[in-house]
Amino acid sequence: MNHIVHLLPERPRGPARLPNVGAAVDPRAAVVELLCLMGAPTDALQALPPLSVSWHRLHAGATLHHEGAVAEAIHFVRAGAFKIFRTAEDGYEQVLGFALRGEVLGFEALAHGTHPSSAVALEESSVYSLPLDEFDAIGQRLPQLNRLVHRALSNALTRRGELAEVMAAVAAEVRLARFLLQLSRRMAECGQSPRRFHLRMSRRDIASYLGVAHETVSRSFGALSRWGWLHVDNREVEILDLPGLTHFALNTRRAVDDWPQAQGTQPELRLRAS
Amino acid sequence: MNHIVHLLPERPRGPARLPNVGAAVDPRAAVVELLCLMGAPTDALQALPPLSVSWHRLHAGATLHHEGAVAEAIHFVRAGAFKIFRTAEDGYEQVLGFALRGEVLGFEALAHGTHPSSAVALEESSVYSLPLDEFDAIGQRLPQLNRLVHRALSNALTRRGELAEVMAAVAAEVRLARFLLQLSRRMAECGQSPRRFHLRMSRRDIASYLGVAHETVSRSFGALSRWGWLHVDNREVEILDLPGLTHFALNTRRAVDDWPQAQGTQPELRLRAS
DNA sequence: CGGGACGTTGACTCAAATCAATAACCGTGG
DNA sequence: CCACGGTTATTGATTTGAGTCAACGTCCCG
Repeated sequence: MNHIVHLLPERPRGPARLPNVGAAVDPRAAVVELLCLMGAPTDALQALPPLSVSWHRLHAGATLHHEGAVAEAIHFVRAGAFKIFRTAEDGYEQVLGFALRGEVLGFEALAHGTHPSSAVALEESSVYSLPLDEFDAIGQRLPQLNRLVHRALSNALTRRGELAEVMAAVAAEVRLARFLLQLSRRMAECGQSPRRFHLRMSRRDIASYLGVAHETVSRSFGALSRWGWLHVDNREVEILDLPGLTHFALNTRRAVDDWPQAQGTQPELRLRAS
Repeated sequence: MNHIVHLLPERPRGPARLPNVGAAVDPRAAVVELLCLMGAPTDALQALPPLSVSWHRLHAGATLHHEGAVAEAIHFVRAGAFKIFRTAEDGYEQVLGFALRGEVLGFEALAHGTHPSSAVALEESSVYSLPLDEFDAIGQRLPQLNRLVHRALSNALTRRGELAEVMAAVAAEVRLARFLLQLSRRMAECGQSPRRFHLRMSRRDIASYLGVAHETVSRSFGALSRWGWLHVDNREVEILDLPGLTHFALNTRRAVDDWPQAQGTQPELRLRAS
């Protein structure tokens, strides 16, 4: 019933004012920006590569690529946020991760030629797109850029592993804590505040990512704030005690062994405290 | 008793005579073999690239790279099997995946220069190693090889996502089923039988990968075989009803809604039957 | 032959899934 | 502007599957 949401704001969208797809208005500017985005050293910006970088704008809910679609380009997030997910045969939507500024999208498709996952924008977003053939040619033409791409991919791989890090925890509150810390870290990398940020995804998306029921996400948010680690107002999150939350997030197993001490901060309420 | 069977038919074997680390005995042969391993088209084998490919042998339990170690090379599994895992601060060992023949190892290190995870051999194994500087130079020298590398990486990314596929299921039996199906598929890709295979990893490793207690893995094996989907003897697995198991594995949620029908095959025992 | 890792099985407890109902939120249109 | 439907978020009551503890059988290596 709610899946439909994702289907509605399809591609064509933009009623014609702003171009959703720009064929590199100023090619040089786009290339420079893309290189900066990928963390290129300043000296690499001297020799501007002859790349045909284009960019796309996507409204909240718009799909960058569908699961199963043939791959045509690799994307780099320039602004906004995306969720990456797979839809199982039974309709269950498994969120694999969230992509923020500077991250790669659509790379997985290289292996089989089609996208194994979908990517939709969670808010007004834009991406740089590199056509696949361009991408293949990069290596020979620009060794440095190739290295940058590899770094981005390496990052993508690591980030996919973060999902495991989250799921490894047994307690739902710990899962949520780890997720928030991951977000916090990445927000910091984007130059944003690691303490205070806005969640761009719904509770359902978070729940899917964490591997728990969405009600449990709500309860866990409640628990974490009751614990005193953070403050939540709808999608607005403020981490009050970063070290404390970090320490709490270490508890992989249900163990209550070593964190009664941490709980000293908020002694009254414990796990399932009435 | 039967594990040995699979360990025996190893390549050269030789306990201490053969070097564990060979600096490319016959460089050309090694390069050719590596390219084949990566699925290079035959015509690509004509122009043999000037790569210094070395190979390593590892005994069961030997570590290919430790978590936190500085990265020196990228590896490709030539024979055997590896488990990739991270050790949390609290000592909990989270298995991120298993690498089989033809897969990349150690690539994640590119981003930060150090390995974010460990890799240890689960049996007598060997890998091809590409020093990092060699690897960087690949792009310019061999566009085709570069493409192969990208495909391997794309695969690695997809495979890391399979962990999520497994964890997405709520019922432990379904998780195990999905894991076994993943293995089955990959065995087939390696040219092995998808119906009958030998688990190279311990129940603990499986448990960690599935995100459940190791006792639960035992129980789930019991359940699946009682259901009639497969037959288990220690680490020997035979899938009796592949389509049935596949259908069973679809049940992401605890839902009993639609698979009473499937249960018709083995009506006596159901979830918590008896 | 004995010690230690591995694997299985049972009993008990509890955290999370599930079902259900209510409350805040948002864009839409009257 | 506010009233409306749909979606999203919270909270409660109930049930149960899986974690945990523990004991036992098995296999493997020295």
